[in-house]
Amino acid sequence: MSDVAIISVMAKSKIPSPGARPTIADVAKASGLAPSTISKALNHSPDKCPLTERTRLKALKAAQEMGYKPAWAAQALRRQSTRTIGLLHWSRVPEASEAWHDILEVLVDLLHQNDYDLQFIPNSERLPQILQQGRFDGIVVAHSIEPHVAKILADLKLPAVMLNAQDELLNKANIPDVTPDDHDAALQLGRYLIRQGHKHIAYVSTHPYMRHFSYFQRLAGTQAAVKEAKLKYEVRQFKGPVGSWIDRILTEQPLATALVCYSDVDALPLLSALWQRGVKVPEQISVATFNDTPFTLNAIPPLTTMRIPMQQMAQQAARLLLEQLGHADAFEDHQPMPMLASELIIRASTAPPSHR
Amino acid sequence: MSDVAIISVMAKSKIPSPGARPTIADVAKASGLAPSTISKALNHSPDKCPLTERTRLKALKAAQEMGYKPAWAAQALRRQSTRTIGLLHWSRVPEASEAWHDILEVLVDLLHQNDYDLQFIPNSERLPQILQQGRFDGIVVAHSIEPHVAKILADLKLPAVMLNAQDELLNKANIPDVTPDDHDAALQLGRYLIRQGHKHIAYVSTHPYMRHFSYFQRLAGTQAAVKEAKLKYEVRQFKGPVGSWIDRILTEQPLATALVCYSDVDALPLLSALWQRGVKVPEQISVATFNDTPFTLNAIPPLTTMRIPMQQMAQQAARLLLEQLGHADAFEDHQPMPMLASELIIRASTAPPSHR
DNA sequence: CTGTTAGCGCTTTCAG
DNA sequence: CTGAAAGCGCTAACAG
Repeated sequence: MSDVAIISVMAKSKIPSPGARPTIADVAKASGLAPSTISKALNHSPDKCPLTERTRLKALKAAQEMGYKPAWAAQALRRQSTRTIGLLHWSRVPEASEAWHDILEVLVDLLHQNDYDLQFIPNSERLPQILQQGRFDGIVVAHSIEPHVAKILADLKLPAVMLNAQDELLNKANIPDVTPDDHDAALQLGRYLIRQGHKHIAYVSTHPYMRHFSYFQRLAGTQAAVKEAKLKYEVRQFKGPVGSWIDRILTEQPLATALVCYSDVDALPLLSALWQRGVKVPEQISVATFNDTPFTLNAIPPLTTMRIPMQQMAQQAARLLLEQLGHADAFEDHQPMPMLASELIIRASTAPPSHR
Repeated sequence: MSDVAIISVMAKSKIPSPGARPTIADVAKASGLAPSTISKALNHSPDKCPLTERTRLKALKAAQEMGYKPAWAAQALRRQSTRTIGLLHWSRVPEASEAWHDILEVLVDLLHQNDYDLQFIPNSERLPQILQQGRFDGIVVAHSIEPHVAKILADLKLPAVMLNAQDELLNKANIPDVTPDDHDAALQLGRYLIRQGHKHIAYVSTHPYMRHFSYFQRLAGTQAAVKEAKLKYEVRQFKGPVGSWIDRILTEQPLATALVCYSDVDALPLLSALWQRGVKVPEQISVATFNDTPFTLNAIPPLTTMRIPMQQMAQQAARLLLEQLGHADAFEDHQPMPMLASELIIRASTAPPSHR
């Protein structure tokens, strides 16, 4: 009997091989405590830990000394929760602009405060699989989502939020979205251009297949400004590679005197094409766009643009997600903030039209 | 006895709650097979599966029908491997340029071919923790790494590779790096400018704390070109916000006739500052940079630049990582390819200096 | 207050 | 060729 016991103990006490990470059992053994005690010390805040301060510190010290870090897969399996939020973005790589930096800064911080990590999930054929494996406790959909991915996400019934994205199917599945008032932003921009005396505004994008809701809302807002001013013309749309329409814009009567460009990165090839043709901005044609990023600031000439309250949107998104994850209290003290309006930033790319 | 057995069976046969994902046990029960059989069917390629074709298909069909997807945490725990590669990048958000798109495309594809997924790990205070939890089978360090993170990574003894990054500590830990020949690229660029007749070249960056090895190698390469041509001057360096040095560059004698700018995104504020001051590029001063991205193509004027073979570097990095992960065979047929040289792309931003 | 025990969902021996 | 059983590392319920 005692022999058996000894053998059993021996068998269990495998010395952790030098390279391998120590397990909670190793820490327990080293400290003379039980694994569950170590676990408690590690997982409860000092104030509501069901351990003696002495034991708690002893456990913590042992863990610290051995460089113990909980194995993530084991925790996830046991807790049935990965404490990780996945960030879905349209392409393999997050797009250059779209004020990514501002958004991420806020998102990561707020999630960390509630003990969640964030990871980017590059778009790929394997995205469906990845989503269905239970790797994420929640999802942030950034900017847009493909229909077949939306379908999967809807079926998953995972906490999720759309940030600057919209999708009917996901809305039906009670996944909230946070979107800027693009219509209003474009309306403001249109009003400003009309105040400047522009009689003909065109709406352009260098992206061939843009189906983002912002694209349409910014178009509609521009049209609304024209209508409001009782100007009698249709806002013409030009999209696709800039070379495919730029010459038409510069010759088709009545000549457009101002171009509203769908987005900041889109505007760079536009400015380049105008420059190549010797068309002066803003003397011969005004150009304005959306997103107040370094790209608009450093453009030649610096671009008049609408600043979208991206950080605030990110904050709101984090809140909506955390609420679904059961951290409603995380925001208890804050009032549900009204969405900030977009702000017009006037730079050198717009001016009253020349009267020729 | 038989009562006990029945109760035990009853207790185990919990019907999977409608929302919850089915487990392998559910699939087993539904198909009348054992969990291990389902597992085998799912995890072995058709040819070397130790099951009857009939059983295999039966298992697969049942899994398919119930929409079964293996729980990722359970697989990871059991296999002691997450089949996930983490991508470390310097800032929270991958930087705008640096040819990210090209790199990621290649990296994701090659990893997928070997059954690995890739996830971005945003930089944050929690990065050390995240790395130490065993969430990743391997790490790709992109562009640069902070010393304290390097220390952790080195201690981890995790398969890893540095892509366009260098770190002494990690090199000591036998972590390979893939870097372009920036010195040669800058040398080529410098030679071209000198051939154009430029007698005074300055090296500039709008980034205040740039410590990337490329920064120094491109500087050194530029200096080497000057030296090689037996021109008797030091290449002056200007760095930090463009406003802090641009006026000096335009007045300090001898006047620089060409600027080599550290990187594509850096060049945009530079061009803007020159434009603001009415300095014509290339008539009054030439500007050249590195990375053949849309930013250099759409700049005003379009920028002469060195194309860095990023895709090839990514391929090499994937290979070095997969080899460490024990997939040496994945590349068996390919020869170890020599690194492609950088390529000079001449655009409108450079011209022979005016003789004033 | 601490330790023992069970089991999260899966894969991999090992028996049959 | 298939099934039963063990156990990856952890935490939560329960006993002592």
